[in-house]
Amino acid sequence: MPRKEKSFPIDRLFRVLADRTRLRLLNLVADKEICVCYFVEILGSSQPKISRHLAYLRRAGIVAARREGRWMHYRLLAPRDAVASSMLQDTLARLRELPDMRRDVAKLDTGCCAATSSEGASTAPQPAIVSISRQAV
Amino acid sequence: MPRKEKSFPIDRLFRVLADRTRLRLLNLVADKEICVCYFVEILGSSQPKISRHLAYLRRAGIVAARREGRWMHYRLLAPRDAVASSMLQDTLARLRELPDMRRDVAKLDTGCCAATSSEGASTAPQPAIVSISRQAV
DNA sequence: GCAATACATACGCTTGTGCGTATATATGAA
DNA sequence: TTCATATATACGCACAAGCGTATGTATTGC
Repeated sequence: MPRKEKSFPIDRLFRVLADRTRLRLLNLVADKEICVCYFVEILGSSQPKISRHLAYLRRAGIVAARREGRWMHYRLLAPRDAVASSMLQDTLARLRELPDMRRDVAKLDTGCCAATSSEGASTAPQPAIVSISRQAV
Repeated sequence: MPRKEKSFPIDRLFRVLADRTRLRLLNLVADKEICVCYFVEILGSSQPKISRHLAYLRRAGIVAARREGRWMHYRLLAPRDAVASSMLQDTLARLRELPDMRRDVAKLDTGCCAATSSEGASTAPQPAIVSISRQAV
């Protein structure tokens, strides 16, 4: 059964995108599933701030969360609405052109909170490359 | 001399786009220079509301106004910022896919306030097809 | 000048948004 | 159970946004 069959008015999508923090988060999850601690470290914002924006994106149906032990992993989700989905893809492509956004991704590749783990690998949340999921219809 | 050399943060562009009224206005001026009275008639909103949103778009450097007698004509203006400009073009292209937006344009073609003019043609503001202007550097 | 038209702006109000701070919840470890 | 870690949410505040209504301004015609 579909979770929320609400349509996605295009102006609502733009409201979602109308915040620099959210744009940076979206740019980061664009091709990888990412742990919250990464977002916090890379953006350099407070944890509640990041968490609130992630909740916003979740409610908008643009990202999905998956728990893994203590960590929460976020991934991109294509909105059911076709135009909104295309618009989002356009946006993510354009974001990649911006220096700030590239810088964020670069930081991600150098590794952050995962690198601080001194013990075995399975304890640290590794970002995983994922294909963009379609929302359950 | 350049008018305003401010950069155009991408989140600001999205704030501009995060309103249905403004999206409808932008969709209408996308390929024609249009008179305010047309906007008012087609959107069915109050004149001050339309005017305020047009002022918003003007301040954002996305549209430009030209006075012709009693009438004000608005036309699209490409933001100086390259990414913002591309983003805007993407958006306008996507908007054309939406039924509501098509409907607005259709109304425009049937003619509105101009059709009420009983006298000579030069009195009535005719929408003009224009190529998208680059902002003065 | 005066009136009418076309549009812009000011004012006051309500609602939404983003944030810091504090606190709650969930999981794993001891 | 108790504590620490990772994340989410609640609360209160400051500020921005959108709107209706009223008024201001520019232009034309008489």
